[in-house]
Amino acid sequence: MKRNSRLSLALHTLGHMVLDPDRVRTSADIAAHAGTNPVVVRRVLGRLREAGLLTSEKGASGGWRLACNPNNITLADVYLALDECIFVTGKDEHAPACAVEHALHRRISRVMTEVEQNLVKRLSETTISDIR
Amino acid sequence: MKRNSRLSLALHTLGHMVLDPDRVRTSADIAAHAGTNPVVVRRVLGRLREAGLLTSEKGASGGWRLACNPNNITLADVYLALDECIFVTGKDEHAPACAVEHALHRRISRVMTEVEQNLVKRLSETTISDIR
DNA sequence: GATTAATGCAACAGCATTTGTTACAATTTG
DNA sequence: CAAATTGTAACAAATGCTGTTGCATTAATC
Repeated sequence: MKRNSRLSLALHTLGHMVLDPDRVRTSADIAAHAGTNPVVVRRVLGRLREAGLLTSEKGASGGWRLACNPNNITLADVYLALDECIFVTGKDEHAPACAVEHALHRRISRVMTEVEQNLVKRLSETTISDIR
Repeated sequence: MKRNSRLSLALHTLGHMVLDPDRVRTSADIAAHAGTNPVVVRRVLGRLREAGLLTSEKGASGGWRLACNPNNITLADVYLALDECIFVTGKDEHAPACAVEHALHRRISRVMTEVEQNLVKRLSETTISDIR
């Protein structure tokens, strides 16, 4: 796999859950279907649980389930739950002393913010029930 | 530095060139100002030369110069010259056998393509002369 | 209660990508 | 010829993501 496989894994799993909502799935089942490792599945789906999109149950006959109506879960919810930063965050900014650098940063930040908002808006127009 | 520093380095350098277009700059000068290595500068600016935005001259008193009117160089030109793929390209697609995966890929690809186009459109609204 | 099956989590290995560095050939000026 | 500069290849270092192992915890079942 490569970058952004978290979003793919998350949406792929949710897509299947929509088709058969009553079935409880173990990390091992999901991992086998997605061609990855159960721990990776727990890592990714754990984010979705924190965001209230999934629930998990420990112990025998435990596993993963949708936490709410799939019509209320949009692709944007999943994207935001994963905290993906497709764009440069600029977390390592060192207070640019150079005026050009400063002006540049303002311009680019504004564009990136707008484009990110556009992305989220587009993603929010599709629910996971629409994936079929 | 970190990821996407190529775009920053490129725009930062172009921004300074606009302010003093007659000055020829060596990779060493540029690298010292940007806090990086001359070879890195050549790597990045080389892309801009291939795209026709800069020229370089070898030998003593050689260096880098703008290749055209800065009013004609937009941020989108620079972004595209660097071949940055902010979005998932999906080059490693393995012909998804799973129907859910397939439907998902179509949806996401469409959104990503639209958002990428939006990004380029926004970037094309600013020239490097506007950075000040 | 013991066993079994599952999540949660930490730690680390492996791999890919990006950046930084060194070295050297080729080119241009003086 | 000497000095300065780009071009490029090769490699080291750092970073981030994925995969893996191990183990504690929890819940169902016998």
